[in-house]
Amino acid sequence: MKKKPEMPHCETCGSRDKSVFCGIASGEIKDIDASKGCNFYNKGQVIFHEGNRISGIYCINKGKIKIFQIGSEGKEQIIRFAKEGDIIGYRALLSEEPLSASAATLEESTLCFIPKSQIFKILQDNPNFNFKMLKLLSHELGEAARVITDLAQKPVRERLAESLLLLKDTFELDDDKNIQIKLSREELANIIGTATESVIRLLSEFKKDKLIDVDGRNIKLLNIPGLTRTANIFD
Amino acid sequence: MKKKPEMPHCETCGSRDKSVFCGIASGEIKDIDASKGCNFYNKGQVIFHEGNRISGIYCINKGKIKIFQIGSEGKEQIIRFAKEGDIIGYRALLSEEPLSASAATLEESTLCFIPKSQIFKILQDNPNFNFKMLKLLSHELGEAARVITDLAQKPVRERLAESLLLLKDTFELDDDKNIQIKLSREELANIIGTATESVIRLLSEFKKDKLIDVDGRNIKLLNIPGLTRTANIFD
DNA sequence: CGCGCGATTGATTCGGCTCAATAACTGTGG
DNA sequence: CCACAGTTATTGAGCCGAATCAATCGCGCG
Repeated sequence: MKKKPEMPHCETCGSRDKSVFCGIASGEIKDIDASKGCNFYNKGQVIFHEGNRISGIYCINKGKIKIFQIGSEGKEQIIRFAKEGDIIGYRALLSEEPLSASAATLEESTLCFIPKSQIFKILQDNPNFNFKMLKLLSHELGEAARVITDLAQKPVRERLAESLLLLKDTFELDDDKNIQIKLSREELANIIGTATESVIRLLSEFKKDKLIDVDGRNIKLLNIPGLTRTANIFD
Repeated sequence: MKKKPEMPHCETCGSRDKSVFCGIASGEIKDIDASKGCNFYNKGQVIFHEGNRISGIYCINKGKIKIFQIGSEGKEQIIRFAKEGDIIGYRALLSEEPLSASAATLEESTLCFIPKSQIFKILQDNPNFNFKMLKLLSHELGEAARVITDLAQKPVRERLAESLLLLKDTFELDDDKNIQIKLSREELANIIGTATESVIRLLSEFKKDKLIDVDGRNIKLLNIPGLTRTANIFD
């Protein structure tokens, strides 16, 4: 399943300046380059598996990823998304715990793997990178708290509207206002913790209300203020 | 509301060796001691407020704390708990974002406040402390992910059983198997995202099933394996 | 003793899930 | 290029978990 693409180089990686590696000196970048591996993944491939140990982090050179857990009834719960320039697997690496979630590609993707030893070396030598990681983790923790409150308190309708806005912020809209990610109805349901049928019904209501337009897996955001109101967001 | 207690000293703080400060050299401990402040809080007092900025972290010398958000309908959502030896406020401090949650005491508590400058100094000088923070944050993030999946997928009955077990793990049982924390029915509801009436009904069912015993706010865990089963936990 | 908050119980309602049937779509091989 | 098989999406019906609403109770405290 894995093909060997042109090995991307960190030095020329287009997403480096948007990533946690943006402040790293060129010498260290060369070290990373020398120690890393790189792989191509087809759509839907699993990158790592909840419960396993991990021996490094993955840096997304290209592509889109979902991070998810499997609940006690075997149902997928999407925890977060990652895209070009993002890293995944760092939580388990840093806590030295088993992976709390799995990761799979949502489209064809190229990922670099940076081994643990290299990451820890940079953490030690580079206060700037270290601090970036602290910032990243604490930011994520804040996001998680907001998700918790929403899941606990908001009805499905509001959560779906909010998710669409979240997807917009993560993957952006194209010139035609389409969210730049194609998810199945089931995946949408697995973000907000509901049944696929509920997502389908609500999407068609949103469409009727002219908040969005739907064409297959393509979702166009027609009325963002309206969606924000529907999501019951006021800050 | 705030009284001035005996100022506790980090050097003799009983919970230091259980905390993130356990590996810190005695010279640095003296620095913390010199820069910190300390306050007594009555039960129910708010320590900090969601949305505000924070200029340091609080270290719990004594007492029990809830960290919570207010949802869009004004309802409290308890995100996590903290107790002796734990620190709070570090998420917002490290991410340099506004506080994502508020904190309030669940009983009389004594908290030390360590200013930002001191924390950042230790972070820079002490790789060990730095690494402890990375570990703490990434551990928390893993916990948060599990909470998200549970909230999204488990029915209220399972969530309540799971919460009781979580409270046991956090605050431990006394010799009589009572959970060492007294929460109102409403607070229990605000952990699991349900209505107080549902908590009440389920607690009395659990009691009928001999899983627990209830006496006012005192909850005794009679059958932990049974509760685990009720919570649908198998790992 | 009475006020007021928290706890309890019952009745009712409703959001959202499940189940079932059908339709649309995707990729595959002939 | 079309037929077929296997997904994925849609729609409808019915049910159920849990929320809401409404009393009542209990008790701690001034």
